[in-house]
Amino acid sequence: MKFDFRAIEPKWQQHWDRSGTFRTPDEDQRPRIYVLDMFPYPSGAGLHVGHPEGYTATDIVCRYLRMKGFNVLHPMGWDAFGLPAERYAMQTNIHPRTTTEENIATFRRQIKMLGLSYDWSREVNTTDPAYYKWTQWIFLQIYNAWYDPRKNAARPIAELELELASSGTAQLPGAPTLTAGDWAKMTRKDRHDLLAGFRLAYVAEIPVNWCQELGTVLANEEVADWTEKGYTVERRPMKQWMMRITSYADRLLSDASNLDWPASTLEQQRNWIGRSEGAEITFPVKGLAGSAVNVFTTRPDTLFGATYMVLAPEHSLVDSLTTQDRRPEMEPYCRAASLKSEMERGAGKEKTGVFTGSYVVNPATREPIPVWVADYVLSGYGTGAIMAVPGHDKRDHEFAIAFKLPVRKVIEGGQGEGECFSGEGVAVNSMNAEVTLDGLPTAEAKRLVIAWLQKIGAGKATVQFKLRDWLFSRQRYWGEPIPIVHCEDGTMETWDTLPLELPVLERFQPSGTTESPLALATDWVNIVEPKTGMKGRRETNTMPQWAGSCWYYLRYIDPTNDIRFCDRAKERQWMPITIYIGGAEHAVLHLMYARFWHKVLYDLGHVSTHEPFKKLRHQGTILGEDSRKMSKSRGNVVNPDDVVREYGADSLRLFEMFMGPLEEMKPWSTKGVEGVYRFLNRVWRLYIDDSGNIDARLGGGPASADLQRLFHQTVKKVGEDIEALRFNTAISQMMIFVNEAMKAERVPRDLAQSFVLVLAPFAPHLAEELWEKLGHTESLSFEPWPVFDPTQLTADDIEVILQVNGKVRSKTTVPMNTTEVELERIALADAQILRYVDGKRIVKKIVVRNKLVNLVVSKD
RNA sequence: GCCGAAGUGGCGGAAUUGGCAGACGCGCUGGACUCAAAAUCCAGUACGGUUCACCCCGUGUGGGGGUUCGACUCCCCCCUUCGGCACCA
Repeated sequence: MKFDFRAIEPKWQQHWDRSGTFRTPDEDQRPRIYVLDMFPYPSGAGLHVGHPEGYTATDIVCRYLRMKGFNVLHPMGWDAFGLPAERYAMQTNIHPRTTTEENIATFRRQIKMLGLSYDWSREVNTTDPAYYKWTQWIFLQIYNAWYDPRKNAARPIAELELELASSGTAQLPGAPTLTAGDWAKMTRKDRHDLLAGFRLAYVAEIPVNWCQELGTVLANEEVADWTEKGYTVERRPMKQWMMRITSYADRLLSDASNLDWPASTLEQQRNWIGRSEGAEITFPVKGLAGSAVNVFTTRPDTLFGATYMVLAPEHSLVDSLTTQDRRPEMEPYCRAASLKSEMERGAGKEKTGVFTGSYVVNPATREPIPVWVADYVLSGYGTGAIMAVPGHDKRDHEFAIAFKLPVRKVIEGGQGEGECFSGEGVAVNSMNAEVTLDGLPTAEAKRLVIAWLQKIGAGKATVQFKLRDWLFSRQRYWGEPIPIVHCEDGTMETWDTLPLELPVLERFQPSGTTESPLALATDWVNIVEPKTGMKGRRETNTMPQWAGSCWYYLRYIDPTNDIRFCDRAKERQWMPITIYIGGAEHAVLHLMYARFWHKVLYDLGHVSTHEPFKKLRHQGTILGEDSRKMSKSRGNVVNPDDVVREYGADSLRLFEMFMGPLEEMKPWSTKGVEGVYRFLNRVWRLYIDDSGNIDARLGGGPASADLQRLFHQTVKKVGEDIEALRFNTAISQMMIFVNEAMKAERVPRDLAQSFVLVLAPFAPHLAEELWEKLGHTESLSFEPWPVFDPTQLTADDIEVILQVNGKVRSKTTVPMNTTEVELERIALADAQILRYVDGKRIVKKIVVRNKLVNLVVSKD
């Protein structure tokens, strides 16, 4: 008789639902654990088999930890803003809210069908105004904050205003000079503009990545995702909201070293932040007193080899340094470069550029060097200008060859030195009247030249980051409105009555301009700003999809609070997240943005931890049966609904965990699902006989010593494997146990019962059903996890291998802890061993207790 | 090009500290049950050799070298695959 999963699974899902089995109490004495899944974007396609992989893994951990006596927080929700629903609305005119609600209903049904132990009373939805009220509130916290480099933390902007009123910028490193008197005299507009330069959320006119097909701008991090799908992205200057994530570059980098995250993910974040140490060096413009160009270099030790300079086409000095005769060539070059995306600029292998006609003076050699403009220099990095050292930089070398510029060798490299050596070495040809680097290794030469530059006021050591500020606005309808009003005097005011809800639109076509469709809701857009009484226009850009997922893990802690985004005491009790599981595709985007918001909230005193996600793991991609990526066009997509209908949720769960290590990429196998389905049926038949009663073998009498021992080994291994997320080997161990138990004449009832508990985290429906059949009336969810007896893990007798010259020649069974002397005696008496030892000289004897004897004999 | 991860039977994969390579599952082969099939159960299954009946022997964890009584495991060199970054000065 087979187990009737079609009846059993819905029965227990309803039971858990109705009894609130997995409701997480906030007031509770048990130790707390917070286990989080990355919440899904509820797409129209429904659940994918990749989703249950991570969700089952966390579910097993949660069910296990509940049985180990923990109070487990395990919630689920919906990251439901996003472009697909809006694009669908453009085609059909069906409101994105309608499609979103439908998709959520499908996802919820599919997830519930898997028997996952979520506390559904904590479900969140980023598109719910009661949720995005707090996303907007956090936006305003960020807007109303600035980064104080002295404290290395964000502070309320009001504190900056107080400081400016009392002492100006006297104590503010890096700020423009301003006295308290100046501040007092400033107009509302001037103060507003000055503060904007400090705020962590600000509007800037910068070249952004505009996608005409999508009708929106994209963050640098997002561009690759869309261009891969065939969309084109162009560079255009536009006014956009930015978040000053660069202020946190150092902390995002250094705090990462304490995270228990996959090495590749940490590496990607480090690369994205891209910290490099170097120097900023000032080159005076020849014949133009008081004018100078700053460059950033990581190799100040090669300064004597800088034979020309290159400015990015967008550099502010291009115009003034270009001589009259060079203009006809320069202007079209810069215009063309500004339209290209960074990707396109990189695509052209040939170096291009235009000479400005001007020269700057190399502070080390005192020689004038020509200033060029070339698009291989990026405006957004460093100072947007470089000193070119063609002898020791590949790119500069290519450029120098193309334009016949002089190359000078200033580093003596080791072996393999070509015409352009970019490694470290010893400085040569690097001396002037005041300083000499000759003979110094790179690290020392750097230190010395920086010290010298500092002394003469021509440079200083600096640190640069690749990380750029986060482009935060999107020209979309289906996103959180940014709660800002633009007043008629050109200032901005925050809109504090939250939530600021999206207006109802009749049509969802793009506005036709570069504004979002919200611009068409004129009644909503044009208002009187209440604090100033001025005419105002609402911000029509909305937030990017990442906004809602930056803090959802905090909302689960206190999902219905309408006074605060999350109660302080509850936050302290539950954070940080013990383990977070989700896709590796979020390595830089979501995981970097969430860390950033979390740190701002920490600085402003709203949360208690530096980092939200202590431990992170990714589930590996599940490939199609043909070992290729699943896709509709390949026709190899597996639908979880079909698998559950055919084999049940327990089989799907078990198979996804049995396929291989959680983090690896692995192919689907229908035969493999059948395999675990067979296993579950074996379990059923172990307990239940053909007439549906408890099998007679569960009656009285003790288990054999072997089965007893195997049981204790199984409890130990399964528990350890769950804690280490090695679900595949845990399942393998349970299979071994069931195989043996099926052969046994007697399986004592208490042992059989305990095994049900061991199986329960993996196949909870089957386990609950068996538990009930065994006479229990309560769910097994909070039964204590079985305890193994360490003394029962090993047999009294143990097999020891006997080797000659490291090769296994025989085996023997001896009592545990047989002495080395005795083992050696047994080995030398073994008939097989004697065949190899006979007539030869034993050179060495290695005896390891409970393991082996190895006799090393001479050749002859 | 740079960085990261990984290479084990026909397939997915297993192997605490260096100590029986291939657990467990899939597939395959043979058998039992059956009129037959499905389901289930039993036996076998790394490759090669041998007087394939029993034993036994050799080879084998991407390739080459090294350390060691002993290496999938540690060290050096190389190759391949996957992922990320890619004019970041």
